[in-house]
Amino acid sequence: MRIGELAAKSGVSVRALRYYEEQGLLEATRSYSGQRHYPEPATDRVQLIQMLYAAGLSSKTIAELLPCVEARVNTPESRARLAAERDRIEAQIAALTRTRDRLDAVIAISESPESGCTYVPDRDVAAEAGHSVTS
Amino acid sequence: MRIGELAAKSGVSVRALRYYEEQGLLEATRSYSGQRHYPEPATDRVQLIQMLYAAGLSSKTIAELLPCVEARVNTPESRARLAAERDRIEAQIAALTRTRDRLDAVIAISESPESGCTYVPDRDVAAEAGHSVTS
DNA sequence: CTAAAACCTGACGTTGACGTCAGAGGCAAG
DNA sequence: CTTGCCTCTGACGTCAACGTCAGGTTTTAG
Repeated sequence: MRIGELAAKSGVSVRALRYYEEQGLLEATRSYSGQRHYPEPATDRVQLIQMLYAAGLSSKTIAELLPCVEARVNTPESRARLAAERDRIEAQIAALTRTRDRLDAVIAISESPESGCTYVPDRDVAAEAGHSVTS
Repeated sequence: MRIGELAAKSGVSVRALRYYEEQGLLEATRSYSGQRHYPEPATDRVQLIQMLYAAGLSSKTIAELLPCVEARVNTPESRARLAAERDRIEAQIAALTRTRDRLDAVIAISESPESGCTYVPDRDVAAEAGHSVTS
């Protein structure tokens, strides 16, 4: 599989795949002319990389974790690294949950203005926002 | 309260506070000589701003949401905006939860080398990733 | 009164994960 | 053979949320 196909399959850009290689996250065999070739499982690997990026990990951290996840490297250090990142993610989940709850509370108040809404906007505000932004 | 004190109380830098003002997230009265002065509640507001930044919202989005949260602006558009961001955060929580579970699975395997340390198919991990997502 | 500390306004620097463009080569089809 | 798409390697551009420095004013402590 060449880079364009992998990009299409895994849903990332060609540029991103080259970047991953540059960061040591993804390897490819090269044809004689220098073109990259990937095996099928590369699709999964790229999606895992995206998953970790989405969790806020840096390239460097991902590069350290990938061997533990894919190649099953198992040392005290790798286990500590995994646990540390797990905890970081858990803390992030907790923070996001608090933020979500806060927004939920605001939404609840918005939807039942009778119960404790201290300030109701006048017509001008609502009238001025005539066009929809529904996305 | 001047900017230095607010920075100390809310745990962000002076530069960040000026940046928030520039982005329309935080207002301050000015003394004759031009120095910023903040009321006490500004501390809470700054922490709310930080909370939303941590949830991955941009300055622009925060600027749109803050009136809804603090001033209780309540229009169909503001409610939709709030709900949309709430959903975004919820989706992010779900993604992070999946990532955490994946790491947990890897950690579990690492810690019990007896049960197939050298190679465990991804199937096990994938099958286990279908847990609840705190909705 | 003076010196230090805090504050002001620009304005350039930083970082990470790419986007984008330039110029050159590679590959199956007509 | 040539057309057209894919790929290659640099290398500069981007964007956001600040960091940091410069040069000048204001406030505070002694």
